[in-house]
Amino acid sequence: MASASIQRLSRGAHSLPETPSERMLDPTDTKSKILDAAEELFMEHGFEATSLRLITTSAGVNLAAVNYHFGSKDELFQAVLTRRLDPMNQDRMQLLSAYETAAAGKLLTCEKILAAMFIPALKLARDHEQGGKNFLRLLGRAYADPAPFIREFLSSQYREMIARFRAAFSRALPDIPREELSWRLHFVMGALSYTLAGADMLKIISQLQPEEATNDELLLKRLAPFLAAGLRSPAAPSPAEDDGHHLFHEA
Amino acid sequence: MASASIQRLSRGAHSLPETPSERMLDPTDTKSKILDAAEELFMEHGFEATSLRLITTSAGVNLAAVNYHFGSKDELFQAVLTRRLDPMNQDRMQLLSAYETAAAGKLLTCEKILAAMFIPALKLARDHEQGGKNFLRLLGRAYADPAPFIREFLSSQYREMIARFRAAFSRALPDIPREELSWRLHFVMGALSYTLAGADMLKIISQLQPEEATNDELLLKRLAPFLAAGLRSPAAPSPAEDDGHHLFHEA
DNA sequence: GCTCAATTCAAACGAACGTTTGAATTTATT
DNA sequence: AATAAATTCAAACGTTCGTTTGAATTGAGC
Repeated sequence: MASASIQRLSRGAHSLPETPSERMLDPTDTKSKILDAAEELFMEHGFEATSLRLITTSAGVNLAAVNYHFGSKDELFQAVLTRRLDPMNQDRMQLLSAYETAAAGKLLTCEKILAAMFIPALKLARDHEQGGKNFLRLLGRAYADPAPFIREFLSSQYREMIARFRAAFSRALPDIPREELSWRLHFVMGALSYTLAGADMLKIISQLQPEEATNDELLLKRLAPFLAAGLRSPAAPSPAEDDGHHLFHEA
Repeated sequence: MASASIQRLSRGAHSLPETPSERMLDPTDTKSKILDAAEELFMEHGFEATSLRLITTSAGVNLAAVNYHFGSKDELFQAVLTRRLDPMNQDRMQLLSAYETAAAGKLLTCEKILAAMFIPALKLARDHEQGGKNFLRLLGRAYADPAPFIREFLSSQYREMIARFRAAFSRALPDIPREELSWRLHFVMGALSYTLAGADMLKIISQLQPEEATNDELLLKRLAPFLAAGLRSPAAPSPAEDDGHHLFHEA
């Protein structure tokens, strides 16, 4: 373990900090070919079930290239996630700030704040003809993955964005207690990620035509009002003054 | 492959149909010990990352017992799911029927229908001191798993229950078009499964005290009103008469 | 054209995987 | 007690895994 880590530092280019303009956007270099193939295959089979041999064969590169450029399979997975997730969350925060300054002091509506969360996700699904939707499915799957390195990575990636949006919702919904709002934000994230990730389950439930079931824009346009109504609903009584049987009394 | 399948039929007890009262409830036999250990370990590490050696060692049985009693790792996973999922969905449908007959022809509220979905899940989380909550996390993880045999299994397990509840919501919300209701039912399932499965993400988002973040009953009592408000919200305009930019115009 | 670092390559490493086998053992039936 | 079926067991099967190695190849900078 330790010796492997020492060895790793003495070889390979995966830990060198790159300037943003260096070679990030060349889709023909080895690193990008690996990332593209890994994104598709991780999405299709999951992290554990996708072997480096499958990835490197699909990418047309040598097996050892993954460990050379990324260090390990774990670090490759993080690189796949961060390549799109980091810009998406940056976009979300910038869009929220733009809405706030455009409102000129007035309060934002829930729909507007939700739009700031959804539009960058939509852009991701639309822009990259092949990779975008794959990535959202991969992301939804990563949410439910118990591997510690995945959980810690997602936590660090989301912390700042979540804090910004919680503050925005808190201003938009001053009558909802802090704690209740935390729950509802969790529900929003759950419905969004599940919706973006689980196209298969959707077919089971809705029996919609395939071309409709895979239209992400239409999907989010129905999800946003649904969630906004939930966010605006009157706050439940606090746990202290609740006898615990208002809703869930047994039949 | 083919020979392995033939061999499997000639050996082992995993394919024999058992009468319900035979030995299903003996927690000390090999089959139950394997199921209990597998449930906990699949929940903790996921399907692919959990080895049969870890399961059998944890259960205190021989490695070959899994293939003898269940046939394969895949079939063991399905047995782990069906052991609790099938009774839970049966409970949901029975509870919904009980509410409907108790209503004596009157329409059920959304909250009542949601309660029929949530209470059996809550019972699962409460009754089995160690296994219940583990199982719900495992289930949430299975929702996002791309493995075909898992998707087909879940689809068959849920089809009947989903159809019953869609019909119930359709009666409770006569003004919501069929298609819109299918979307909303999908959102409900998403928020519920994500919420029950993703306690870790919840901690990231809400910064709640741990004892509150893991209180499933309190959680669902906040989720139900949130979802009911979304379900009752006015239906969005149909896609045909929507220019596609009411909500998602770029800033 | 030489040098040296960066990268690619074929090959192999040890470990862990799901599964199978045939004998040993337990359990049930006569 | 004898027989047959069901179950458990240690051991091994062949395969695949992530990773490492050291040599071959490439490509700038001098």
